[in-house]
Amino acid sequence: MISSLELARLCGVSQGTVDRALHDRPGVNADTRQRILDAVAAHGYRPHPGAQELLHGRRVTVGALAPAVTQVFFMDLLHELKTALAVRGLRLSVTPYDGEVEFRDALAEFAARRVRGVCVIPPTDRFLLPDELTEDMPLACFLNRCEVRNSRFFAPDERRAGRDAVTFLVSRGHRRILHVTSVRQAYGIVERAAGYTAEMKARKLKPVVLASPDDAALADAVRREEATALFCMNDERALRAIRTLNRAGRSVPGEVSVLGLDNSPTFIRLCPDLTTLAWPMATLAGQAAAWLAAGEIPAGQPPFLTLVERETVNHV
Amino acid sequence: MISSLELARLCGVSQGTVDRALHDRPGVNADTRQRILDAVAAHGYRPHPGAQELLHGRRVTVGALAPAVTQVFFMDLLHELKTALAVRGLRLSVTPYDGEVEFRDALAEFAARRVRGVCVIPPTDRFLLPDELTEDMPLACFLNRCEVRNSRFFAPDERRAGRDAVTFLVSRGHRRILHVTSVRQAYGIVERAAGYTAEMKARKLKPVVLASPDDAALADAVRREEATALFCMNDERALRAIRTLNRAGRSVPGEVSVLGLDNSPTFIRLCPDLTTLAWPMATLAGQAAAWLAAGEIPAGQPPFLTLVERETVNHV
DNA sequence: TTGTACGCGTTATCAT
DNA sequence: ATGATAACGCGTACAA
Repeated sequence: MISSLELARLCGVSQGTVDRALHDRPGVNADTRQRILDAVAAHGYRPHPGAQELLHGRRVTVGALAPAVTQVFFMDLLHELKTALAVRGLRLSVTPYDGEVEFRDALAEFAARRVRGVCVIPPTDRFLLPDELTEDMPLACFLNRCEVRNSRFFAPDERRAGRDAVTFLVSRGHRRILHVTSVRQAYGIVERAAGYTAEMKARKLKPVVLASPDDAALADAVRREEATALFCMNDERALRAIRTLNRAGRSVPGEVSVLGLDNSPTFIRLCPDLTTLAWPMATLAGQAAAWLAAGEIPAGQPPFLTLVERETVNHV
Repeated sequence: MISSLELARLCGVSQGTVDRALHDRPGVNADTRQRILDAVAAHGYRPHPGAQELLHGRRVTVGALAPAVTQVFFMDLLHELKTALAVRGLRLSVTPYDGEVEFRDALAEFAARRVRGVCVIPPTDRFLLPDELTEDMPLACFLNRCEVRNSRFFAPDERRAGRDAVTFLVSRGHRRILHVTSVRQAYGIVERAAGYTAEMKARKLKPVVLASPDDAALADAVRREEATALFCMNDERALRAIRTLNRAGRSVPGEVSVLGLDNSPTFIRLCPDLTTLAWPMATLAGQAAAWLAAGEIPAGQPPFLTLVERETVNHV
């Protein structure tokens, strides 16, 4: 890539003239301007964004950190963020990370690059960071919180999602409802389980939580508890549960109903018949983008998850 | 983030002294050095990578462009690339793109940023680009080719994969084998179908190719052709096919065997029993990293896909 | 209409 | 042992 100085020499003018031509400012001969614009086109010249940012602290890049241990959901969230930021003239640069050390390091790198802000999915909940890191770089957290100032957590009412799941399944006649979750202690995972347990108890039903069960353990539990419905902590778990049940000779939703949570587009393409609670991805991505772009703090209650009825939950 | 000049003022020394302390160069008083290093730690100072790159064209960032219409496979590939590049001291910056216009624009942005090189999954095969764009920026293509100089295509022998799939299924006693593929005209998709068709014909078997069938079309074809095995163009299609068959009351692999293609780790976590042809992701990512980092051109034949036997293909 | 000078942050070199 | 200076590419302010 050619520089503006080289471009100027090429056209036999000074850098200042090139700049005026580039930015459509007055005070440049029509011929000269045309000559410069032709050279720009021929060499595919573009100003160096790094040099621009260096010059007048205009910060247009937002960093993003997503766990390299990929989940479909993360990628859909990043896409949503990218769209929401683009509307506000900001671009997104994604770095995959692997483990807490890389997370901290990648964050420091973003700080060094003076990005506008960062969107992260922290490795664990309540992840501790030094305050000076985010002094001049707002940190938008998803799925897990960071303990550092100048950061905000963008999350729906996850606990209510757990309660809503139970309420919905009960309304379809289910009573023996299992919750399939993960041993991971992410914020949403914990809250969903708490909501499920609270609502089950409130209805005098027996809460049964299965944390990261393997195929055999899940099939066993369904049989032992005579479960008619599974509330899975996310869509991935739900799909695995469906496959486990199918392979154990149980039909879904004929014998056992399955309710997921996420409704991320990529996943649903994979599994188009899944009844699930939709995580309000667009809303939260929009809130984060508005905060990073303009400092707007979201007002009101956190958004809810909404039910998307498809074909994996039966009325019994 | 503090700058090196501010740091110098803070310590009451000049920028030169700060620089010497930072880079462990001789000619700085032990006390002064300590004072500076303490201030560095306290403020979390890091040199501005943009300024460094601007100064002495050291280019350490590799860009990546992946379609925003997310596929699990892409993300796993990016992770593999990131790992392979990190070994060689290069970092990866990912931008999701949406459509051909954004693809071209994001590529131009990378060129303007003077990145070391770019890894891309082009929107279509034989994607045409202006030569000056890649003049000083090697372009590593995956899954689809770009028509532009200074670019290389990193792919396994996809056609052979199609033939190997048939050979394997025939060795398990199958004769009526369907190929489930996509209407998309990506390089690998086309080649796999060609390999399948060629090998079926060579064995006097009837090739049947289903392009992006919906649930009903797939179930119909399996019944009409009395198929005992499905060769799916990738693991996502394979999983969808399994679910379609299950819902139509056909067991996998009891009545119908299913063979996938990819074996990307994220997907297999979702679907741990899938028999599939493993796409040599690590090999190709390593080759691309070696080319971008050191200009090494891969020698020999393109790598093969290797069979990973699990539980979705039966012996009939 | 056009050229020149300055500064963003970093680093290497030269001078003190 | 330390300070001053120049350069990378860009854009603005000011001088010619």
